[in-house]
Amino acid sequence: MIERMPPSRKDALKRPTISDVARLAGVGTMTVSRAINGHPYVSESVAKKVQAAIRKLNYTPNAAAQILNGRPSATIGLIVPDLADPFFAVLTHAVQATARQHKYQVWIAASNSDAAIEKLELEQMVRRAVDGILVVSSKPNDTYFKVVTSTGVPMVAIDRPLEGVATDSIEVENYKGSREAVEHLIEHGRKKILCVGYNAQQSTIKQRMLGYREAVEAANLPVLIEVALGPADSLSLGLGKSLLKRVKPDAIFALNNIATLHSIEILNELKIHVPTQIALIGFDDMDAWRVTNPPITVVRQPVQEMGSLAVKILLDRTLSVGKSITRTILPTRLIIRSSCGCPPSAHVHLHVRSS
Amino acid sequence: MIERMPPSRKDALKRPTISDVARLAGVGTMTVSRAINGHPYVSESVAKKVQAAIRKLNYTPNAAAQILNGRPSATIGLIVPDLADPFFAVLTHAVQATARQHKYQVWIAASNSDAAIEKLELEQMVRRAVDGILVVSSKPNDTYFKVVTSTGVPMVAIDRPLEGVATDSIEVENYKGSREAVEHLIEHGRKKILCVGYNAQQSTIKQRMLGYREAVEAANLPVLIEVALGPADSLSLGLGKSLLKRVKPDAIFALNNIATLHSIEILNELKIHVPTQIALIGFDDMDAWRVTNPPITVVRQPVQEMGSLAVKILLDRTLSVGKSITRTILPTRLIIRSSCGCPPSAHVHLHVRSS
DNA sequence: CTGAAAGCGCTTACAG
DNA sequence: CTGAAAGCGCTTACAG
Repeated sequence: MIERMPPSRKDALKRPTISDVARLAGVGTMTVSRAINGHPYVSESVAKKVQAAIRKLNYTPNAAAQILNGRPSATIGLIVPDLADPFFAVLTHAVQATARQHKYQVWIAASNSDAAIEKLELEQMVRRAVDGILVVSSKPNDTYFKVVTSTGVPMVAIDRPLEGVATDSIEVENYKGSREAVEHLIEHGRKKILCVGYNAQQSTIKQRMLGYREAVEAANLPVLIEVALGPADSLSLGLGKSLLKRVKPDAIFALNNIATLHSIEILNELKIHVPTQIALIGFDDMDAWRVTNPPITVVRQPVQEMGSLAVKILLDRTLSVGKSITRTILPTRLIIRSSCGCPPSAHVHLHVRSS
Repeated sequence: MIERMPPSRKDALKRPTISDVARLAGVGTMTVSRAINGHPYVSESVAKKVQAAIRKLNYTPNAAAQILNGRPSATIGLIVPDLADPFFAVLTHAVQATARQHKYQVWIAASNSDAAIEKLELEQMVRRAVDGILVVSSKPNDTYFKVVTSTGVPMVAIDRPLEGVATDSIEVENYKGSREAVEHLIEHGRKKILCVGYNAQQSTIKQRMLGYREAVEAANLPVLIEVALGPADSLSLGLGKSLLKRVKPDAIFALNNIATLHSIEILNELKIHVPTQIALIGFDDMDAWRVTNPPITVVRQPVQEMGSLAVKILLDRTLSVGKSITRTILPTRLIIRSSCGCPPSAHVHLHVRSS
């Protein structure tokens, strides 16, 4: 027995369309459309027949067709440099949670800190008609952002403001947070504080470096900076050398999680004790910093709040294009654990989240 | 001066269409379409005019319209339970990297281990016409997967096979990896090995528990399991009690990263020394386990390979629907550090990735 | 090599 | 309350 395909079909499997539903329910496609979209003016009996047909066919509207008709997609895009960094992972989580409360989906994309990929993701999101884009940009001065704004898709810049385009942005007090951290080390009597990190050209890192520099200079201490221009991986060895041979610091200020991780790694390897021989404070917090020995004192960013606020600002913008651009700067918080030299006991608590 | 809007337009801003390009280039829309898609039979002079118009207008094709015409979207979906878990973060990274090599985009979504969200994400992806879906399912027996397969969108199950639908899957030797880990603890002379974790109902966790159980039973040691049914958060305290009051174990086998984290937290708080008083091995690796004191011995999954292979299998499936279903089971590896009782010195290396 | 016609699946006015 | 017509932006045959 030979199976015969309808000639116009290319695939055996196909999603049911609104016409299929209409036919099965014995009504016109318009009625189905109205029933789906909760339009009034549909008699109850008809609505029920339509619902039954929809369920029977497992019908879901074709998003492409809806979008082509100008309907919002109820989707926002989120572009982050690196999902493996806990900061962005938590940010993403918060964005998603907040978006869901507003019945929006989030299309997440990672750029790997690569401007070309970032541009591609942006382009895809525009082509796919997301209603707005949240972006932690790896290249805030990319001209492509202008193209995006010209299409009318609203953007909100998180962590790093965009240059050359007027968009809402959410930042953190990178300068102040760093300055406080370094001052804390100074209060502990540290005299040779080394600042280490990566991606020196990035705006947040620049601000953190500045915070370090001004704190140290204000105390008449030497400025000791070892920050790689590019992304992580290569500093480890260089840092090891700096520590031992050149600088012999009595404290380290690490500019982000990876820098903190690498610092601890080297210190362990060289059997340098923290905090007695070298104190350590890192920018950015993560779970594991609670369980290292000693636990790491950090500058914590209000990640959840950043993500959640970003969504709200973006959705607001979606509704009212005309409103003036906002710039939000959130405070950081110094979380004292014991790598800075503070006594450990006071800070060991068992936190059980109750949500 | 009153600005007049073209009456048919709803928004001031709008993306240029293929007609705009055609008009500007002085050709028909078909010619533009052909030029864009690299079709032959377009005279070079015309092609150039079209390209110029495209660039001038910053034209990009409307994805919705293309999809409606049945063109593949060059996008695959990826659904994971939780992006904040390093395992999934790295998996996601690998998926993306491999997809990019094949010119595919990845639409990432997190389900928060919530079946309802997972279903919603699946539905969205189908509605949005992704070419295939990679899923780490939080509810592998969800009937909705049948709906997805009925639409013809191929799926590949990662980490946890789907029940009731025939899809390719990639798993890991959870049983064997766990059994080896526990046997390693036994070789160290440990007699009271406690197995802790969360999500007891999940297939991978079940297999890991089984590996633990059979290793312990084979050695005539007591079976000591403290595994919560639901997700993390609540066990910490319970575990603390178990340790001290009830069980007094001399080793812990933690079933995943969170369980390992919580274990260390409790042990630190109770000032129980690892590995002398209690040895510890965790399932799943992450960067921070290298820098804790002591560094944590773990069962490592080949995360990169899982992600990369999953993409290849999925894209393969995209091309040839008929091929028979594959099931791939990848080996784990016991990474010896020192929390298990092994001497530390031999394993301290400085790894500098050269990529 | 190039274009007018028809249609992808839906929805927005427009008529009943 | 309901449906036939026209169109969203593109592409697949069909004619030149």
